[in-house]
Amino acid sequence: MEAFHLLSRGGAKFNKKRFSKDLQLFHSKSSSSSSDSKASTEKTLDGLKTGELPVELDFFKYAPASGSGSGGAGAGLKAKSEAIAKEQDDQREVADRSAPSSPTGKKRKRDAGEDSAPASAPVTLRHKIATTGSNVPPPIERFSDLSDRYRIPPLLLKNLSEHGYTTPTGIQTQGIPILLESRDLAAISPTGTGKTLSYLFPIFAHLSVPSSSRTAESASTGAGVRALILSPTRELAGQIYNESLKLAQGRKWRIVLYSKATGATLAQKEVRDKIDIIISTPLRLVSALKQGTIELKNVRQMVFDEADRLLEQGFLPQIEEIIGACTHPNLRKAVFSATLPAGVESIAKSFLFDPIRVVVGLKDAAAASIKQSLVYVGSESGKLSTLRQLLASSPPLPLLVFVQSRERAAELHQELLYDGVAVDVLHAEMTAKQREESVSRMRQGLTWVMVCTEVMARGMDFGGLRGVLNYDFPQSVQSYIHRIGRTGRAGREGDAITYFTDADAPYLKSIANVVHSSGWPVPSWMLALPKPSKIKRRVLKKMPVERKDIGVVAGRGIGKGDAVRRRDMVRASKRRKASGDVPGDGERGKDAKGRRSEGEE
DNA sequence: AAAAAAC
Repeated sequence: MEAFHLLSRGGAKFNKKRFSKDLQLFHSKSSSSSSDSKASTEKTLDGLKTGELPVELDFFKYAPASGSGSGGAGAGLKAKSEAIAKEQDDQREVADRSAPSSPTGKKRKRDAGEDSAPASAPVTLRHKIATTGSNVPPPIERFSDLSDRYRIPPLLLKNLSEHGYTTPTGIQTQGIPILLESRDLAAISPTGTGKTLSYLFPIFAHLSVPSSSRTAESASTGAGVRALILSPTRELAGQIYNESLKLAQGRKWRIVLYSKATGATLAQKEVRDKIDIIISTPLRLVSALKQGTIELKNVRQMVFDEADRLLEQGFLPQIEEIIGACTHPNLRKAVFSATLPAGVESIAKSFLFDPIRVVVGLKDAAAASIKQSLVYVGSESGKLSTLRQLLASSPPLPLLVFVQSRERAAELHQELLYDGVAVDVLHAEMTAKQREESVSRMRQGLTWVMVCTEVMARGMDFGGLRGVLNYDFPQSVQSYIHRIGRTGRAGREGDAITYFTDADAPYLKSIANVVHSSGWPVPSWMLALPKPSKIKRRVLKKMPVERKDIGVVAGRGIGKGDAVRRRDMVRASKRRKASGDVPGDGERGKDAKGRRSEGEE
């Protein structure tokens, strides 16, 4: 109720300049790299290798489906960390999931997800699939149905089952046939429901014979790249690449994860012409086009992952340039995302030909398996202490913490480092190498808390991730849905906590609506808030994560001691891992049903 | 509506 009064006044005012000195102390001092971490990312950099799966690929994925991070009260973070691994092993019954912040004890709705209809119901009903468009091919029931209807290389189905893909998800049942029939597609399916596989499988099925081993009989496919996948971030591109390697096992398809390094490797046309698939971020590809080091004339399949992001202002000109370079008459395009605002969808429709639109579940909805809660923290200064309390009690670990800017990510990372948390950071100001290592440490289970910016909000799949914290309030409903969608993937449970302050009032209502419509309790006054109008949003960018004037630990630089401490922390974390107490341990390789999860968007 | 990300 106190919150309501504060909120109805329209939020507190902040003096940004006041904190600029503190900010300078923090600025660009964050070094996330650790000499101890062995990032085995070289493989993914060399796109020309048809190589093996990175060792770490499946380490962190597929944690148990049941249970939460809540347990013994008052336990410190380290004790907690150790307890959690054990918990995950024998946890079958769902523990008390009411977090300290949970507004009420109301039971969650479980009918918003897939598979709520009886098993005998048609697939479209079971998965809540709605399609529009002409001549929509019927969905499949099982992956094996595909070979009855289409010519599928048997190797592909073998690779599917060998990587644990047993039953197609909703988007896969409908999306795969559509793409196999070479139709354009706009696919909207919640986070963690296997969108990546939905487009990768048809790409490989169409490729059939690798460019490098083409015979006269199959030479009609022409020379050069035949499939192109675009992603808004490097990390997601890398993840898609890793997923594609799963399907590519046993055949010499050449898949290129486009980077500066690969650009140089591809100087000769003969090398380039043997590429089958390119996975890239837009700008990287555009610069290659400008340098004339890549041709896209032979591309017949094009996928826009996180399409609504790719079609935002900043990316759009690059996207247009890339589409312009794909001149093959049989070019088919597909856009995929968990969210597709109407305005962006109409842009997509403008370059799709007679598209089929598939919506799984409700459009712009959060995944049903994520527990969502909104936590009032008063003002900016309340965030850090609330987070410290969370970390000291029963945090959902591993945890991804979203902040609004790179500066704030670096600061919060430092703060938590001082607290002795196995924390890491990822934002776009870091070098490519630092970013790779940060992701790698996360996948290896060396990191319990990753502080990050929006760069990690979409597509990333840390299968074992138990929680997402919106330390800074998300700037849009789409951002919220994608951020919290980093957890609760493939039907597993996840915890999403969102801090809000008085200053977040203008957009609280729209996020509260998402929480509410997902079946989670929300105070009625939140839903009754006025629509976001012209109330000015606070600029968080330069706001230090903690105000100096309220004491505790304010801005400090990094000293030698801190570096040592960091190394020790990683070592300790490794020891825990070695003794089997850390996520990333092989024991977590499967979920409660012993089944593996599907790929991702 | 706005920062972040894309090189």
